[in-house]
Amino acid sequence: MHPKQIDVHDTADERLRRDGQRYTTNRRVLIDALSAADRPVTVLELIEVAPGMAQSSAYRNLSVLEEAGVVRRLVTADDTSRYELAEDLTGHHHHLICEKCGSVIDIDVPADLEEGVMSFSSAVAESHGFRIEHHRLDLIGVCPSCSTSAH
Amino acid sequence: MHPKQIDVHDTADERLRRDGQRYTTNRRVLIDALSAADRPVTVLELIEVAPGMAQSSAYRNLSVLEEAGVVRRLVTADDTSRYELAEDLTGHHHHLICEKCGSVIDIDVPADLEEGVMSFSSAVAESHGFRIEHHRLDLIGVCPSCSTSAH
DNA sequence: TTTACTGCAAAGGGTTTGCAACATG
DNA sequence: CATGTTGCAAACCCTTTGCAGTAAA
Repeated sequence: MHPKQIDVHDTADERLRRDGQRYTTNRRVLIDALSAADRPVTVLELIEVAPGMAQSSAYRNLSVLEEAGVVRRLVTADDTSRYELAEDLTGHHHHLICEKCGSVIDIDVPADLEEGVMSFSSAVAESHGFRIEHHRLDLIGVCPSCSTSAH
Repeated sequence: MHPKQIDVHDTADERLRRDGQRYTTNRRVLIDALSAADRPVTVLELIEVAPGMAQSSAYRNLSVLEEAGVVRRLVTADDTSRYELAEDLTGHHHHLICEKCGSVIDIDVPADLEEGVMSFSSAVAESHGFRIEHHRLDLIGVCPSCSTSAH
């Protein structure tokens, strides 16, 4: 499907080196965990999957990985950071967010809608003098679990 | 343009009463400040405009106002809450966000693009069992000010 | 006169940082 | 061996909460 099969670890290694950083065991573990998830995950979830890694290391490494363009950070309703692999590693997608519990599900958007967003994006970039890096089209509501449970 | 001109204060009062709350001076000051702004503002900014109001009161009142559906809270890149009036008081709009400094600008979206999002939203609601409350279509990039300044 | 609201100060909780020890190129 | 990385603990900062006093219905 892709023009070239991208290896996530090779890419991470390469991008970190470009920044004068090393692809350490801790960082590899984080990337593995993020690769295994099909949704953005919290730092707490990452630490649970990576026993022995200090919280500070997790935060620091995720920050370095974000700087290198390997992962992306996002914040939902519950004020905790969630991380996912950068879009050029996973493919462009969008999010379905529960405004009660902050959980996130990845969703895909029809191509024609995507195109509409892109052309709108270009227009706004020009009119506002922004350099637009990306967009997000999130659907926000209440997940089945939260709408069942009493308040 | 609107079928009926809506007064923000009347609406706030009404919605608070519905929740057994009062429309106090502090809350009126917050609503005035939010009405005057053409973008989501931080709690700190609100307090600066409302001298004498305790931070705790600002947070508590904004929370009550959000609960009553008068204001909406959003979180951008810098992990601080920003508030804006509820959409039925200001009209539906979207955001242009600077990923460096977290600042936000309100933007409008073409009607046809908006329609595309709505129909997509309905489809996802059905397929995922979500009750979808709203959506956000944010453009994210670097504002003119941040792309000029060093680093 | 009951219930909501307020300010103050303290606590909470996710995130960041100083530092000495460690590991990697 | 020079530089990046780690874990621990303390610090940080935005936000929330306990409480005693105040104001509104």
